[in-house]
Amino acid sequence: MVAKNNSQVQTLPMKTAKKRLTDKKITLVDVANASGVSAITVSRVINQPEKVSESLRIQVQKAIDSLGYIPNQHASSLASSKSRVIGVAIPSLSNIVFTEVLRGIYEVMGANGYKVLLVDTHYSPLEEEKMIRTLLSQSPEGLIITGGDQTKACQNFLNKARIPIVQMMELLADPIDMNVGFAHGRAGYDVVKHLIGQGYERIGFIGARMDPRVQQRMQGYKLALEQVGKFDKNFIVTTPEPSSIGVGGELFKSLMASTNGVVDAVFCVNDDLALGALFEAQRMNIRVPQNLAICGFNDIEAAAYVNPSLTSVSVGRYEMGVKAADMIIRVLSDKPIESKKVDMGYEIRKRASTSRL
Amino acid sequence: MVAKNNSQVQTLPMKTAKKRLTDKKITLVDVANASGVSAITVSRVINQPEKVSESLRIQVQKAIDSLGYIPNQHASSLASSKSRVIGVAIPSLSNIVFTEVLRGIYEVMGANGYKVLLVDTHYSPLEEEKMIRTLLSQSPEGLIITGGDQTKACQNFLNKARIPIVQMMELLADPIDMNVGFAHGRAGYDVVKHLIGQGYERIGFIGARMDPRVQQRMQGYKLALEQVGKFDKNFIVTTPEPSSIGVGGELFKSLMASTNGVVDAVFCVNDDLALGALFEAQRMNIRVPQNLAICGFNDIEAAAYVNPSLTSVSVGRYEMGVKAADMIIRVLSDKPIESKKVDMGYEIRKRASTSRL
DNA sequence: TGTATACATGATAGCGCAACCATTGTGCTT
DNA sequence: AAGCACAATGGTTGCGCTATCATGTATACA
Repeated sequence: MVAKNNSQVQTLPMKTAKKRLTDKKITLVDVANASGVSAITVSRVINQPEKVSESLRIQVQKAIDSLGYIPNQHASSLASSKSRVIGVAIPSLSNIVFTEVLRGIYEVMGANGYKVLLVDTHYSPLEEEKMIRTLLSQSPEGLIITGGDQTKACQNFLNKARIPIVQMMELLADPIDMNVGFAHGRAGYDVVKHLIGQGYERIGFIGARMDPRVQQRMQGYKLALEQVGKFDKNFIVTTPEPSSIGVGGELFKSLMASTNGVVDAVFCVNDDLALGALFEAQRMNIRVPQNLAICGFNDIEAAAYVNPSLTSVSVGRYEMGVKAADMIIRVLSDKPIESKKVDMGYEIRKRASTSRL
Repeated sequence: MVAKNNSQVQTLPMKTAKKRLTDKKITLVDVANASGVSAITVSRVINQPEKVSESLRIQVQKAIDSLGYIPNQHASSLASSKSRVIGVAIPSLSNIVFTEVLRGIYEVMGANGYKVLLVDTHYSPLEEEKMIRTLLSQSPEGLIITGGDQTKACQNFLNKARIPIVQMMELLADPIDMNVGFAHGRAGYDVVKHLIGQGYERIGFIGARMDPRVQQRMQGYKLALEQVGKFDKNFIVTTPEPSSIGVGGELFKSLMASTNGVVDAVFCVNDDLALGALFEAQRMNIRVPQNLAICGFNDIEAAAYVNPSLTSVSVGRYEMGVKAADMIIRVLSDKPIESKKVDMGYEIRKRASTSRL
């Protein structure tokens, strides 16, 4: 048997025998040996270069480059309990809303030297719980998650985690830690007010997937109509399946069919549905906005360019991501944050599709 | 001074004093103590439960649950040199093309117990190099990256990495390891052939961002037109800025202006540009497809629903992500793969916007 | 009855790195 | 000339986990 205190040769047996050669991973110690310094100095060159004299620094850096040394983050994280990882949980990768928020998060996190570990919860609190477990096992230094409908168990983890957490997308009554979002209910309410203001009277609602935020928009819609005595539950058409342009068209057709076409305006909970409704209306030769108003939500780029242009609710998605990330970063670097709760607001972009006046 | 061989109390001084209590992280050893077994047995319960008797397993699991134990992946990875992480590098988060590929990757990786560490290279090989360094420092077990224009240094890393690597999106002459994609050049060529077949004669080209894949499509366009003696470089309008519907409209206007409107067909390198061109054409009262054909690329959902429906090139993005992930998984689990190079193909969806016949 | 064979569990030794503290050397003050 | 502060470097230890090997125990077979 080979003596086990020999750190160079060590375990040549079996496994290594098959495929070694240049195989052996380069470690801090290899770099230290190559450059004639101690391991800790190499570590400093990488993490706190200002603490090392220039001559040594250059010397070590040369060794790093020539050996192609890449630090092992797992060892580093274990030793320092700093992972430089931020966990992010979103309900869907295929929804442009979240990918734009993500862009904001990546921008800020990247600039601050943090990696992002992203998980997709598929709109399921149970899956979210599992995913957040996964995130936590990576000892993230912060967490950005979506909405407030976590499971009990999940909330427990999160409270124990003792790291900054941002719940984003919607405004929460009782956030776990920090919160960035906007008032979906009020936005829905305002949309309907706008439609009423334009003289539309029988306002339908089209919704898909029906996640908590979409539900809130629907409540706003309902409230606004009830206030003027014009709520009719038959004007609501929803489906649990994901949103898409195709689904928007289908729901629109079914709304028109079930109401015998008396509806003169439609509030779609997102722009995909709205575009679907609009394209379908065009095919049905319904004139928008003369005979039918269509309003979307999110204000994706197409809304401004389609003919007629589509009224929608603009929300700063990228900015929300930036804000969420920024709050985490500030907490991690002991900088003050103005508030634990941030309302990003929204703005109704009034365009041709709802302008009858 | 406190004796240092006491692992329970150990360092009460300073730091801990401020905020401990429930603070102390739960480790494998805590679970082991709580359930009266050794640490390694707890490890087995988590990683190879079939190796532990049922009674012990239940007993340990109970302790895990009641303590809310979450394993430390860094320690695990360090000890086992298995990270269960796959690195993914894409050029842009805001491009639907990549987010759909991502969806496929996440689906497969999630199902196989792998986490995905995602980085955004912003279409820059230099940034890509930096990002891939970051990925490698996490000791990923596999890597999925975009295209083939890595820097020399980056290729060096990758070759040294000794992990399965898939380069995706385009077909490469000399891939680093594995490759999944389709022939962009041929797709561009086929699009032009289709337009010619429909009787269009002066075919323009609109491109944005001009990444390598877009360039290949343009080469295909050029080749097809040269073959019939109808190539005119003045029919090409491009911009380095990112694609968008707005940019599509602008480029279309400028194409029409610079050619005095003689162009009777436009090949747009993606559907955003094509939609922009289409909406702009509508505003200019140009009849599509009678007086102008418009063809896009990628076949996003809107293409099929817009009026007139938009001809586009359909590529299995989700499927490409699935394929790439699957190849990695297969290699990691020593299953055979049919081939290191996979051509996903594409299909021209001929729709109203190019159908004059 | 003894020995081979599996199976279940435990003890020990690192994985690669950074925290912590110790040591050395340099220049400065008085 | 002695003392001190501080900057630059190194030695040791342990982060939390798993690979490896060792040990114990039950079952099988001759």
